Amino acid sequence: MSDLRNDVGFLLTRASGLVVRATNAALSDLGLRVRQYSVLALADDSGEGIAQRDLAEELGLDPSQVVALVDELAAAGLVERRPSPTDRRPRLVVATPQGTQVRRRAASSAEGGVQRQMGDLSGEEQATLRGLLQRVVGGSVGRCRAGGELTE
Amino acid sequence: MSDLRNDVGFLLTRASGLVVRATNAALSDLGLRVRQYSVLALADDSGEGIAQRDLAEELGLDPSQVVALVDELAAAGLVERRPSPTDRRPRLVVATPQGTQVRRRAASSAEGGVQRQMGDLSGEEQATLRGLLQRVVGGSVGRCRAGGELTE
DNA sequence: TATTGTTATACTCTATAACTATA
DNA sequence: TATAGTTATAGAGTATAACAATA
Repeated sequence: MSDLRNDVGFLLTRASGLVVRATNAALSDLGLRVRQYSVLALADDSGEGIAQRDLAEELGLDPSQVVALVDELAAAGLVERRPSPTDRRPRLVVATPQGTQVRRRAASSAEGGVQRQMGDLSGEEQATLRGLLQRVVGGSVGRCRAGGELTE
Repeated sequence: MSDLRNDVGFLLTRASGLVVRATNAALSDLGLRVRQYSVLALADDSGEGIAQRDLAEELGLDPSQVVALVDELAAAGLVERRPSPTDRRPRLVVATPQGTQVRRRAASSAEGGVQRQMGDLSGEEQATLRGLLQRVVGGSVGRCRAGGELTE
């Protein structure tokens, strides 16, 4: 009698699906999907650039998945890959000026999409949800090493 | 500066991914993935059987996706499709005795998988999370019509 | 006409393995 | 030997459209 509506795992999957769908719809005007947006946001926030490996760890993706995402963003002129000054292996992903601009608009659109799903929850409740989810995610969210420095 | 670790949408996706992965791993011994398990659970809970269309609505899937899931469960002998006594269009999905048995073991395994990700949260906190997620999912979770009767 | 199940198709996401160049 | 990036591939999940049988 373990009703699915009381199953935290099921509810997480369902809520996540709805929010991703709403966010993708909100971002479609800008030609972005939510995964690309998250890469753009991290690149934009890391002044000097962020290594793809660190992007992968931060986003919980395999490095091989990041390649395609960065390729697409680069093709759209929103990010570029720069060599690291200290190590020739990594390629630091950094937002272009256009990328920074698009990111700003995308952040606002995405926020709108999320709120369309969160509508019922007060700000305080959303903060509670955020805190609980952060603990579920817990240690699984990697520390962000951008350009070789700890930015945590 | 909208750090992803404070983004509810991102956290939902991340948490959901981790829980699904843990649950799939916990269910692999039984040859089930989490989506199949959820179909089996709904079929098992609906004594007289549940129409595939209602499964789809309950799970937030397209009816066409349900076909393959039921096919797999039926091939494994865990569910079977029965005609509805009152309408020849729908096919009511019902758990076989073996399906009921497997479902019981799967429920316990899945619970263990989820708890491995939820470990940090107390029972009360999990209940809070559950309640908040139910409101995010909100009206999007369809009412379950099994065998033509409202079972909500 | 509308509904149920089904097939087909395409795209996205996830998961691995192997290769290269650099360290 | 280890790390960063890349390529390739296969499987799972998501999204539509169209069709047959039935209501």
